[in-house]
Amino acid sequence: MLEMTERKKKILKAIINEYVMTAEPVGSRTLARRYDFGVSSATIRNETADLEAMGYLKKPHKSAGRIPSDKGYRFYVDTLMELKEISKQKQQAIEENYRARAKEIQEIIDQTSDMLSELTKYTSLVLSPKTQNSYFHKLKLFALEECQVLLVLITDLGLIQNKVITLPQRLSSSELQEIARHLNEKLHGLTLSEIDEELLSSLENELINRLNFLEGKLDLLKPNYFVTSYGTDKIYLGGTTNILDQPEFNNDIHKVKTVLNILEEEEFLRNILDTIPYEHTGIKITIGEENDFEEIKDCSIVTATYQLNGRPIGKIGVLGPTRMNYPNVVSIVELVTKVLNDLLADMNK
Amino acid sequence: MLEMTERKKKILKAIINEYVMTAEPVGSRTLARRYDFGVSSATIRNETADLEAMGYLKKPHKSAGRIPSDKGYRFYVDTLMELKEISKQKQQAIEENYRARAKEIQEIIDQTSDMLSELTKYTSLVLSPKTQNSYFHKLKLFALEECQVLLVLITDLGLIQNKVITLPQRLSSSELQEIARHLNEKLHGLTLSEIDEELLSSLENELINRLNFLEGKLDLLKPNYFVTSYGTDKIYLGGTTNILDQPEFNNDIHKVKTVLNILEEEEFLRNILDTIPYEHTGIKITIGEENDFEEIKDCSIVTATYQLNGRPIGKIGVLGPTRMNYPNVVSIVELVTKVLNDLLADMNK
DNA sequence: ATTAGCACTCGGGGTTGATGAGTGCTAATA
DNA sequence: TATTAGCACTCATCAACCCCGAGTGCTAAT
Repeated sequence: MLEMTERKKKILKAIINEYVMTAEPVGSRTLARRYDFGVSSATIRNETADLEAMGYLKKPHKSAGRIPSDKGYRFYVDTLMELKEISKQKQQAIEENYRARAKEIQEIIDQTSDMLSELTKYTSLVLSPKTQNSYFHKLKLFALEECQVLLVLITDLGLIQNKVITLPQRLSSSELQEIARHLNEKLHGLTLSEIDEELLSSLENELINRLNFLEGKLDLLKPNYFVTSYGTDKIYLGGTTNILDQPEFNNDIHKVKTVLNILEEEEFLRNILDTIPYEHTGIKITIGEENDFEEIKDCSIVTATYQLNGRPIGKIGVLGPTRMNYPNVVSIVELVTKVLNDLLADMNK
Repeated sequence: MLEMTERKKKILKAIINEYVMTAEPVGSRTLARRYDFGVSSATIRNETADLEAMGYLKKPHKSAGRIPSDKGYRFYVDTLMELKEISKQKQQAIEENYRARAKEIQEIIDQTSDMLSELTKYTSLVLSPKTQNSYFHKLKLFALEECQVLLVLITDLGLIQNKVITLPQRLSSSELQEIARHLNEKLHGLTLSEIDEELLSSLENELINRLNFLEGKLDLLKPNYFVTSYGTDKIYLGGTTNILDQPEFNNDIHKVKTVLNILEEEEFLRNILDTIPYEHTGIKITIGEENDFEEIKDCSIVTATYQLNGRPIGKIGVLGPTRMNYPNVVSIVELVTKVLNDLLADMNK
């Protein structure tokens, strides 16, 4: 069995470095010339032959240089990679710019996806805050017209829902206030996902006792009303055309089309992000065929979860070619997650 | 001076037909073979030479067939083209599908852009309803917290604005109602763009007289409050990747990138649509270099204005290669505009 | 006015051969 | 025993080249 020596590691790292920069298979001579390993190209040839046998490298065809395999990238990412420190100045510049432009939650998400794609030069994905995980703060009901009521729901994410609902019967202003007061009392401090069927039906019963309602007629108290009607969480995309800069797509319009079409399908993007559990904190990297979707098996994804009040509420990610500048992307995703968390916390004070 | 004979028209039309379908320069022989003009290819050669001299055709290079010039397309569109009648069934199918999926104004716009790009196979642009042109129906103010007020504005486009505003001083519920009542009385039936500085400041004065406000402290009454704070009208895009199907983009990643990047710039799209005045009703076609933007001088745009209550409130458009299937696109844009108008009118009843 | 015929043009596609980067193996070397 | 030099062999790429087909424009005949 072949062993992973220090020299092999150095060579593997160098090969990945080169390949990430040039997108060309890297041969032994170039390597010997450009890096100073203190050995000749012949030795490197022997080493790379070993690395290939071990599955860390592969050849696109006979008599070409080597390129990293998924396993090679995985090893690199897990053990070899050194994160790129982003300078304090740059960090601050980013943070300030971010804060300056993003005031409301919508803008924050927008900004995040723009920033991610701009900084990484890849495509960014941002899943907007999952309202189910936010805390119920206050519900207000206002009479508008005959049977028309404006419902306003405020959670720790801010004003997340206001819509006009139609009641089955006319209610007086004081009746409305009674309903709201009651709901507020019982629901305050829960997350929206904790407001389940059982709880709602018990609330409905209590209300029916106090006011004379027709049972089952108050849609507001139907299961999932608090959850589903907030509109499903949206996915924001940034820098989709950045993939056109990748040399692997040159002269392959078909490949470009496949990927761009995929990116237009929200359902697909959601699936990608859904493969990372919300519980997972920190960065998660998915390399090439490690992801479950045939269409992007030449891509890697770097994702992270962002939080509010200690609860994960959304995800961000960067999608690029397997041949990705991992240290750079990981540093940026980490930084952006941190800033995003701070921003959300501040907004919520 | 050369004259435009009937035969020349027939030939020009045939050339445009062919070129639209094949994207290849069309030569005299192919033409003679495929269409039955009752003359030989030599005659056609003479005619096409004339048409070229008149500026309706051009040659991509010596010894290739002819392709239509912008002027040729213009003539075709203005005089030669016969609109494609869309079958009643298909029309109905489209309309039903449309109505089924689009309930709220947002969804309608979304649907429109999807439908346009799906039906035409080109890229669609939809400018959302211009809130400035909608009618003020009703304003409501609800006290939320200390100094926090929820403002709800309803126009003929529906609920177009509800946001939390912060007042400079605490107001009682009855005072709020007084303000709302007063505004409603004075503003009802106006369009938002008619609510100008003068009107607002006179309102403010009246209110200051009745209640004891600090002058200039009520942001609500600042000029443009009703107009600018509704968020600028958004542009919706559909089928951006459809342009990748156009053979003229094959093997020209760079061209693709230019166009896709352009399409990502909302400002640019807005400019494109802004070149059509709102007053213009019916279809407007802009061919190739007729449009003012270098970046899309190989494209044509077919646009139309949609209306509510007899007022133009938004625009839709289709962007494709100059070599566009005009009859088809124009028919579709006409149909979609009509259905959209009906839909909006229905919603407003 | 129309057509047939012919010389000429040009782009696209296929072939070929040189080039260069690379590998793998073997034998010599430290 | 690990390293290196040297050599034969393999491919991909690219430019040069040629040929073919489709097309035009002109002229002379109908």
